[in-house]
Amino acid sequence: MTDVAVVRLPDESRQLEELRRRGTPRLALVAPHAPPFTPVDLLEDWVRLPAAPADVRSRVLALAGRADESLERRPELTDDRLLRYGRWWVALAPADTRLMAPLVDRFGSVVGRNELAKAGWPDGLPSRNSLDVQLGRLRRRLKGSGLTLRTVRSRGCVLEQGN
Amino acid sequence: MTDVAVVRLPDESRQLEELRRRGTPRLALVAPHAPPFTPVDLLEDWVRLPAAPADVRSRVLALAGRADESLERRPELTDDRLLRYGRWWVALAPADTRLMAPLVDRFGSVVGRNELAKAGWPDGLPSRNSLDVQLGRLRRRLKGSGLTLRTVRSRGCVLEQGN
DNA sequence: GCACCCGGTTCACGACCACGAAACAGTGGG
DNA sequence: CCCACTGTTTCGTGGTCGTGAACCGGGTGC
Repeated sequence: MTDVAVVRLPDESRQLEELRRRGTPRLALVAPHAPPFTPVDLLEDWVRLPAAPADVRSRVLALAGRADESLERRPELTDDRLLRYGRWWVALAPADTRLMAPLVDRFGSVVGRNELAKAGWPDGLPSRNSLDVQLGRLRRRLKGSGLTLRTVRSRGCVLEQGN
Repeated sequence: MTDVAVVRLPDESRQLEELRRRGTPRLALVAPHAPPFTPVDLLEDWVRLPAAPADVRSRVLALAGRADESLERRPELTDDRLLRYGRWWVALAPADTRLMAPLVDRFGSVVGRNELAKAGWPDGLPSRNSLDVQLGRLRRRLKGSGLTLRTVRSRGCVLEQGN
């Protein structure tokens, strides 16, 4: 099960920023006289101090559950060449769609370069680095989607969750 | 903005059941010695009593915000050629209405160009880009509606929420 | 340590095409 | 007559995709 970070506010607001950036689920323990807290996303919750340990535990568990749910999301490639991920989506160019197909298909595991090349250009690569260039363009499209295209040196690529 | 119901636990658990069934966003005020609460969905939150009014208000607002986000409003096309979306509306010209019909019908997913052409001009397109022109005019009408007509290159259009 | 290469990333360019906006004209109804 | 509606053209803009080249970090051989 996913870990949930616990920070005290307002003392540890720097840590909170960092956790938000990394998308870690987080619980804020808010000092007695600090102003009420406003969560920025669904992976964030808060309690007013003093709080019973059982209450804190309960909220941590709830957050962990939510995080696990959101991990189960898989991207989907529609026949309209739309790449959907949660409520986010982009329209992909034809070449990007062909490239993306095996990556979505085997979401989370490595897809070899030769396989990618085959998928993108069934008649052979038009140029030496056209695969790399196209992968770069694909990466740019995924900005802000919550998806990342990581390369595994001399192996291939992985499509996975993350920024 | 959506209303949020507030119930006291464990006294009002029957009301809570009812609210859950209806999908109303709800905040539980949990009595000092009652066991911690476990929300069943994202439209539910809780606070341990005693709680500062400001804290309760903050959670109510957060819930209301979530509810609005998850709220799926759909546009509607009346038979007197009015396009309604929430409390906003416009009168559409006949051609715009024909074009809009399939877009409203399949709100949120892609409608192909040929299908749009068929819907707008059953006897065939009068000119090469009359579809594009008409789509542009349609777009202009949607200004300020909270609806957007996004184009998916060389595929078609999506009518969706957003500006 | 050094040169070198390999795998990968990023840029810029150019050709092509889809689409968008504006402008203009004909038409028909109030 | 005026105005909304609609067809038509033209031009600009921006997406697409191949291509060449610079660049960069990590090995590897010397």
